[in-house]
Amino acid sequence: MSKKIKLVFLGTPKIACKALEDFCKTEDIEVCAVVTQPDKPAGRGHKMAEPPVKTLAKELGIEVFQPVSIRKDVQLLEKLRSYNADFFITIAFGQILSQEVLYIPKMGTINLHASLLPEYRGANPIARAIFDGKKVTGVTTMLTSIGVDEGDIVKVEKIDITDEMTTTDLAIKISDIASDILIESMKGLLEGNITPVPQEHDKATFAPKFTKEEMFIDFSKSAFEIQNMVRALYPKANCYYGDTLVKILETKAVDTYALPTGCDCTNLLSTVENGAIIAKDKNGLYVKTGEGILFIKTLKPEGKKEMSALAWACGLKTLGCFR
RNA sequence: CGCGGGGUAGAGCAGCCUGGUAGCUCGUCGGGCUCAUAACCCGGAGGUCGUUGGUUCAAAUCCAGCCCCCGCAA
Repeated sequence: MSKKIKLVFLGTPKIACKALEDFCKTEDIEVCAVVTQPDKPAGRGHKMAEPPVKTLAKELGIEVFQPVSIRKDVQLLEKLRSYNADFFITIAFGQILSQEVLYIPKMGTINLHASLLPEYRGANPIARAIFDGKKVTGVTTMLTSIGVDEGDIVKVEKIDITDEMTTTDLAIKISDIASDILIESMKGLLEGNITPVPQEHDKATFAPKFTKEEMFIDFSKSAFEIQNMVRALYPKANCYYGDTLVKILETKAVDTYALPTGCDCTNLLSTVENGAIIAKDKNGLYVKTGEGILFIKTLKPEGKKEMSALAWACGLKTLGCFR
């Protein structure tokens, strides 16, 4: 490859930053411009905040555009055409592109999606895969088409999900490999080594954002399911202890033999309700669930900082019950 | 001016409404029991109650300002 690949980068959140940074470090790639969402009031007190990608682009000295709607911004489209780019690259940009935009780059627009398409189309593929207890997920690059996440597949990379991984961990892992798979995809297309393959649309599944209800722990579920949920929602898995909202941060499904010695588990388990704290030791708390025991290592009560479950238990008069 | 929670010993909490001796659990230190212990018993150390000012004979507690931490919403 003698000629540089020219691309325009469209992305917004933190997960997209790593790829942008990597592109800029790559010799035969030229990032012509960055398109991201407008600044929005965010956080406590509604202070204006800029998208992470914008912050990074400014540091890297790349021109940034923040259209309210990229489809309707005629001036911007003109500007984007003038770059004569080979590719547009989108990673969690947050706006739907029109056919007019997709046609601008010579080789097309490539989107990176954090699942093995056609599984988990939509806004929340990473967390949904963990929530469902999947052992394997991945990233897919595709040629963007009008239907959301329906484009022809360019390249796929599998990623193993371990038992301890949270959504945050997995997102970091994905953003680490994002630029590699995107670069391989672009080169493959330019050199003609890769032919995009249509998705098997009848096998598609969807990954919607979590509803408020889904973020509350149901202790009648199995310890295993709850652990998946805590990892998927990390750090937002809620439950109540009395009237206090408590976020459960680190858990593990364990067997009865993991209980502290001296704990009469068979008797206890049959008498207490789901969510009851049946024991504690110097590592944390043990809670009864619909099936199995959930060990809780760290949590975060409303208004407080993250703390070990044991520290939190020090302030309790008696060991009660989550609900 | 988006809504709400919090700051009391090394950690986690109670006390505040209704002002009047700084309390609980854990840890820590010393001692005891024990074959032994993360178990049990006895004893000790450790706090200008976030900060500044006000009210009062008296403020952790009531009033006002400020600092810091956190969640929701977006």
